[in-house]
Formats: sequence, C-alpha cells, structure tokens
Amino acid sequence: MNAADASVETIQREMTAFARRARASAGRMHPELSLVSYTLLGHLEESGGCRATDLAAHYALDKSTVSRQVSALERAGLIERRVDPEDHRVQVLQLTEAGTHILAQVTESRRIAFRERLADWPAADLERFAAYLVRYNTAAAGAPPAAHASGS
Amino acid sequence: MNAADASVETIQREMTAFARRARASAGRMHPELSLVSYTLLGHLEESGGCRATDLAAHYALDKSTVSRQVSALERAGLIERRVDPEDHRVQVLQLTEAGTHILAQVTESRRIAFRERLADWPAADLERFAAYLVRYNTAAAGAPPAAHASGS
DNA sequence: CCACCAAGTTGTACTATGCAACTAGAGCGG
DNA sequence: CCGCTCTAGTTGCATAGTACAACTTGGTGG
Repeated sequence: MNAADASVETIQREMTAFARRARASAGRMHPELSLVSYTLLGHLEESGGCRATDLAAHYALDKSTVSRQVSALERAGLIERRVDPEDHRVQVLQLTEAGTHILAQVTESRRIAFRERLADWPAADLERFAAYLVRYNTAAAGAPPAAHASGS
Repeated sequence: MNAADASVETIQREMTAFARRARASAGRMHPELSLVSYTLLGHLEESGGCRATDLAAHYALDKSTVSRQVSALERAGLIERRVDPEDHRVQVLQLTEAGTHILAQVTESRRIAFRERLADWPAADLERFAAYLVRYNTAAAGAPPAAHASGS
C-alpha cells in the first residue's frame, strides 16, 4: 500500500470514528435539538424554505422520516408549513422566529465547542481543513459511498 | 467574524453533514455489519482483544449497548468471549477468524468507496487531510464537544 | 372522466441507544 | 470468614431515528 492509500485509510477511519460519536455528542450538547433536526433546520435557513421532498432528497432520507421530523419540528413551533398555492400537494417549510432563534443558539454553542477543539490550530490549517471537508462532502454527495451498490 | 471563525463554522457544518450521512451510507454498503459493529470489530483488531467495558469507554457508549452489540457479534460468530482467568467478571473479547475476515472485507470495500471519492486528490492533500482528521479527533477525544456541559 | 404520477402521512417493524435494576465476582476491613 | 462496596456485565424498559409499504390527496395527460 502506498502513501496515498494509507492516507485514504486514515481518512476513512477518522471520518468513521467521528461519525460514530457525532450523534451522541450532539444529543448530549443539545437535548432539545437532535443532530438530524439541527441539520434540517439549517437547510431550511440556507434555502430560505423548501419542500419536505427536497429535504428527503438532500439528506438521502425517506420521505416518511422527513415527514415525522417535520411534524415534530412543527409541534415544537420551530417551523411552519404553508401549502403552496400553485400546487396543493406541496408544503413549503419555513423556519419560525423561534426556529431561527434556536438554530442560532445551537449553532453558536456548537461553534464554541468546535472552536475549543480547534483553538490551537493555525488559521491556515483551519482554512485548509475546511476546504478539504467541503471538497470531500461535495464529492460524497455526488457519488455516495454506496454508489457501487445502489446505483442511484 | 474573522477568517478563522468562518473556517471553524465550515468545519462544523461539514463534519455534521458527513456524520448525518455516515450511518445510513455504511448500512447501505454493508447491511451485514453496521457502522457500530464495524468500529467495534476494528477496535478489537487494533487492540488485539479487550473487555466490553473498554469498548464502552473508548466509544462513549453505555455498557448495555456494548453488551448487546457484543452479543450480536458473538451470535454472528465474529467474536468470541473468554472469561479472564484472573478476574471472572471480565470477558476478554477477541475476533474470530470469521470476524477478522469480514472486517477485512468491509474495510477493503469501504476503502474502495473512499478512494473513489478521493481519486482525484493529490497525494499531498490526502496526507494533510488525514493528518487534520487525526488531529481533530485526538482533540475531540480528549475534550469532547460536550466538555463545557458535562465537565468530565 | 379515468389512469397515472407526485407529495405527504400513517402503520409497522427494526436498530441503536441510554438508564435503571439486577447478578455475579473481587477486594477490603473487621 | 462476613458483610460492604466496587466493578463487569446482562436484562427490562423506554425513546429516537429510520425504512418500507399502504394509503390519501392533488395534478396531469389521454
């Protein structure tokens, strides 16, 4: 195995290790907003409102899963649904003020946690690391890990 | 917000996005070996055998969770338990040949998937990315994201 | 109008997980 | 040696997230 392969293996292992911890960590940090809810809210904020189907597609989740998450978020008053006047099947999801507020809070406290862990990193390394992650995830979104199995 | 903060935020968002996908992706890739099982087997291989409590501590899982995972893995014939002769409370967990084999298979196919996504990366970037991840996870292990909340 | 497709919802099942209660073994002070 | 306490692990119970399948409702094209 050459150096590049070794790096790939390290990346694999470390990404995996991180992923395994993330959910639980996120839950411990913010019992009120699970990792999934957080990402859904985040997407709504970025997109400025979208359909449940869009969320499902974006996050490779089943629409039933999204439906339930959305219900929970609506019950919690963090998002609201508006029937699209042009297509009554569609519900446009949008953050409420409470949702925007909570999202900002959680984002901030997550940022603090991350910043703690990254405190002693040189700025140049942070930038490169961030860029690598973006690049990696972009590739992953286009060609998911299951590509050779799922085909989709 | 300065450039470093922006990088931190990007890192946070991208790590989160990855984490959210990882479990499902791993499951689709290898229905026979969940992400958790995979990491547990991996740890057993690395450590050359350890106790359930060690696994729980290492992965910040409840011992009951580990106990069930271990039971499942044993049922599947991938690991075996041996009572420690020096302390009959302790079960030393070790990979069986079948476990070693499956682990190698899954590792290989995961590596292929990762390599696909990283195919067009220069070797130098791979190395740096890997190093960043290791560094990040090491810091995370020492000072988990919930550090400011959990204390321990 | 009817057949078909698309967006969501709901029923059901499964997995991972944590907490609490429990069992069993180890170690310690009397 | 006896009980107290600690540790390792198991089990009962509850919860969250997820998928799949069946269904409801609304749009579209013949």
